[in-house]
Amino acid sequence: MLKKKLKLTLADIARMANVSTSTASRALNDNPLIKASTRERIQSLAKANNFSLNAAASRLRTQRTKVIAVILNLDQKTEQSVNDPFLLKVVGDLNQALNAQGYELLLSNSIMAKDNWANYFINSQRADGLIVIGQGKHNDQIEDAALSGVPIVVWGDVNVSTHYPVVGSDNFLGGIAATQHLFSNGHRRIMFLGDSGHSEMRARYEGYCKVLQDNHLALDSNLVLPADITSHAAYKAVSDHIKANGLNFDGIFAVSDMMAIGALKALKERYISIPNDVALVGFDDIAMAELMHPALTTIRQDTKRASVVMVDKMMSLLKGETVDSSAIDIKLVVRRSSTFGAE
Amino acid sequence: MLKKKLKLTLADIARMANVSTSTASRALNDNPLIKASTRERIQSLAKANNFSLNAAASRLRTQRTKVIAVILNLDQKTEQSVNDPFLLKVVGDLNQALNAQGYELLLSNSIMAKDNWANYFINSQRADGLIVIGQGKHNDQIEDAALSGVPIVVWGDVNVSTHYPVVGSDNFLGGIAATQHLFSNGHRRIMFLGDSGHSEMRARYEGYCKVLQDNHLALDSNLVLPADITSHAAYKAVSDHIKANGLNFDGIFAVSDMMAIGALKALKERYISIPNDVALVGFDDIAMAELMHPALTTIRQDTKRASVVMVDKMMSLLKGETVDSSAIDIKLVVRRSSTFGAE
DNA sequence: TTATCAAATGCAATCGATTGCAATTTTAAT
DNA sequence: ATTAAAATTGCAATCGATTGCATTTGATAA
Repeated sequence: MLKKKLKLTLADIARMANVSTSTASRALNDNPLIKASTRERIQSLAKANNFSLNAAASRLRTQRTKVIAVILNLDQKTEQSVNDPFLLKVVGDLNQALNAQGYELLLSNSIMAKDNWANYFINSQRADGLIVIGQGKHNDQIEDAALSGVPIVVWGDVNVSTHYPVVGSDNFLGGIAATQHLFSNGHRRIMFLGDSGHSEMRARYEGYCKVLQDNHLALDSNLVLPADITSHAAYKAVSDHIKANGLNFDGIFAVSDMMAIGALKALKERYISIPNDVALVGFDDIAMAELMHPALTTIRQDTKRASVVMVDKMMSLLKGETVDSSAIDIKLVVRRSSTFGAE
Repeated sequence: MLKKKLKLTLADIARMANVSTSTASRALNDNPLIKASTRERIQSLAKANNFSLNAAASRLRTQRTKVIAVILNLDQKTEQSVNDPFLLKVVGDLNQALNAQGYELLLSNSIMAKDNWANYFINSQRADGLIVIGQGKHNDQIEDAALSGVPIVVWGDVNVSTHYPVVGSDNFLGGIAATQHLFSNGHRRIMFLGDSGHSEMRARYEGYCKVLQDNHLALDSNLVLPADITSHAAYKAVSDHIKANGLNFDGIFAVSDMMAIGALKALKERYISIPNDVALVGFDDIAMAELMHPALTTIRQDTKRASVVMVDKMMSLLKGETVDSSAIDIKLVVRRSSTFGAE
């Protein structure tokens, strides 16, 4: 176990290179004020000595951290856990997008970062901006932060009128696409599975209603099943429904793949054939979707693209520019859970 | 949009409270040197004014960041993507465990943090320690960091002789449990599906071999299928195997649930009944496992517990204590993919 | 009242890098 | 050779909190 007691500082490097700390600092930051040859000399000296600028000092001086905090805004009650694969996928994609811009990702969740986000993350100089995943049902915290002038971008429902830019899929269109697909394939008793209290889900619900209406189908409230965004809740809701009503539907539009998977299980347990007896469409297109049997038809959310867009918006905000919301296109991915024939 | 131009500093708060900055500082850090009443007065003053200590300054002065960097050590080639649900689950659990100790989690991956970890994260005062998820195949970077005296804890194979503490499941026992379970249920032609070049997987493989040997079964190399740790690779490997050899096996031990799911799909497509024709056991117990149809028998890795252990070890390392590796118990979770009868 | 000790608070140096401005060197032009 | 202009480099103040040590205040006892 080697132990270097001495921690090198910029001053040390400067001394070794026979220049002032100003020059050394500029050289390491690739400042063109410094002659190219000197710059290179100092940089390689730094590399050779395994030196790297002290971020704390630099942040203190420059008042910028080059860090973005990503907050998983979980509904504490709902227990849409920290382990929800869709959310974590977004985190992974954001990490890539941020790194590409030279920023780092500080991970947090609303359960930990209790109170005042602006305060905790920004005033304290822990991060330069916030990206919040999920508006949840109570977006007061987000509002507060935004109102206090913090650079903040949110993943959620684009149509929620707000003081901050939101990036999200076009959920209304998604709802339409999913429902229309089921309708086009001849299904007339289509169940909506999800919590329409949650704003993104509500938009999907509205898409669902729109299609029914456009096709002169009555909205049967018996076929609207509220359930939390977890497979387990979905499983239970569908099971209970069948127990109580029998199989009075021939299609399901679930507002997330996890929920669709829960529904799938409930159906299979009863030997209900998919898609023959009931066709199933999910939302998200998580990795798992195509691996289900039958593979899950779903509405793909392009999280990679969304992440890049969110980060771009954040960069603009940091430059002081004004930024508004934007919706990311969704795409119907047809697989076996809703169609016979083609794989 | 309110904009507070003035950023409060500790000095401001001190002034408002009619005390020195020393006192203010101590008060906000709950230092018992300061009279309880004064402490409270200052604390509520801070809260009322929405003040929070500047982390950059504090870190610079104290030389501690209260941040741990978590590095997803991905095999670039294998493309076990940033989106692997198991890895991300660990990240989520680590986040909780760290927060519980008052630490924050800086997320990184080996693709971004290219070179010198010690340098980039520690010397630069970006974090106090590193937690690395996955040893991958090339653990030189980890070795280097450990040798240079960085507090580092790794999730991986406990038996890899190293200079750093490793926390991991008991993979050998896991391999035994999985294989033995299949054997006990009457299966004699058991396939091993996974990459035994990867050290954790190798331990599982050794458990597999042990059971075969103990039961006087010959090891048939035709039934050892190397494949990367992705569902897709597993799907392909199993499909190809069947194409080439027909159904010459009656059980599969897959080294990860994702791979098991890939295998499942390959089998179902050929209308091979599970568990009647082929019994299937996975590894990890990701959320999805029990939602598969049939639900997946698997070896559960207790990531929650593992995360707590890793964080504990990290805390010890930060105190300068010596720490060694430890294995986390695994548990066989029996579900329908390997048994008839009970659910 | 005074001495003694403990409790509470303040002084001032310090952590390490950045940057406006001043100083110096180099280059180009006459 | 002289000088103006351009290119490099250095000086020193600054970011905001922490902490060893000194000092003041308060309490207790003689």
